[in-house]
Amino acid sequence: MNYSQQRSCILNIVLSKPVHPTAEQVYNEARKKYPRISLGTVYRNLNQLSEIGALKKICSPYGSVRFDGRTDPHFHMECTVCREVFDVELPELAALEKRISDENNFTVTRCEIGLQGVCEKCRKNFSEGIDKPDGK
Amino acid sequence: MNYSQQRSCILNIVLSKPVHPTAEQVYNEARKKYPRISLGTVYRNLNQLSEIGALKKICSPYGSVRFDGRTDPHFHMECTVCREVFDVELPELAALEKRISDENNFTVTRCEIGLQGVCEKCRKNFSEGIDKPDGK
DNA sequence: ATAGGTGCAAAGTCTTTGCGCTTAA
DNA sequence: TTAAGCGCAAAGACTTTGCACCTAT
Repeated sequence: MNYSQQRSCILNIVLSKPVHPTAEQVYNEARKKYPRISLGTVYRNLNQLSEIGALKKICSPYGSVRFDGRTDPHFHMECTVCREVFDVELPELAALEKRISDENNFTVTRCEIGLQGVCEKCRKNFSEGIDKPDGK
Repeated sequence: MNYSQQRSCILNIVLSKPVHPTAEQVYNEARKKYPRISLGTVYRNLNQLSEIGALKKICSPYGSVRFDGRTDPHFHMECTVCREVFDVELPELAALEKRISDENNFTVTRCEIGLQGVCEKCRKNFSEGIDKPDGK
């Protein structure tokens, strides 16, 4: 894989932000620097970068596809109000995975845990009667 | 929601099979009984039925969308060779969910765990040098 | 020089939706 | 009778891909 300005930009966007962006969000961010970049290029690079493991493609169990610069084991919580995605640490996962593997005679190669709910901020906003920050 | 022959047929297909079918598979199965049924009807009904909780829509963490007649808490393992989806029991999930909620100040409303790997049968086929059963 | 990357636009896949007809209650 | 559901076909959302031009090595 050769270097390219666009690919480098795309990777840096995903690595720098803690926001687990969608392809569209990466595209919008990348356009600030490369106004003529195409959505096709963004998808092509996100896929290539996830194939080599430079980033992770995460499919929320509730549908949406996002990209994550953190490649070490961890999981995600999606707030159904503001749609933000938060990281969750789950150190006992390795043991859990092993137990599942053993009990089911299944060789686990990948594991994703997806939680959905309401984040602290949004819950507080509701309880205090403030409009939710994001209309989506 | 009114009764309809097609909806009843669709629900029964999902309830009866342990295969976690895709919308397309439900459609093909339903056509055996209702040759003129449309894919739109299948999607409409699968969505409605999952909204009322008669079945569950499961989005694999690796992309594909499937439907599940089991609505009690359990999880899924997807074999990357034969693409079959197996159920996994995880009784300690409630405790895990609570811990995650508490530690992150996050009110968990849904939780999905998706595992990917190789099932016993496929692994055996490989180790014995037999062609894999499904070319997909 | 040339393999690999880009932008663009077209095409693909999966899913939803508008509409006129049909069916359940 | 009439609200709900169906089949059909068109449209939408998201993603991939073919191609002619450009860029890194």
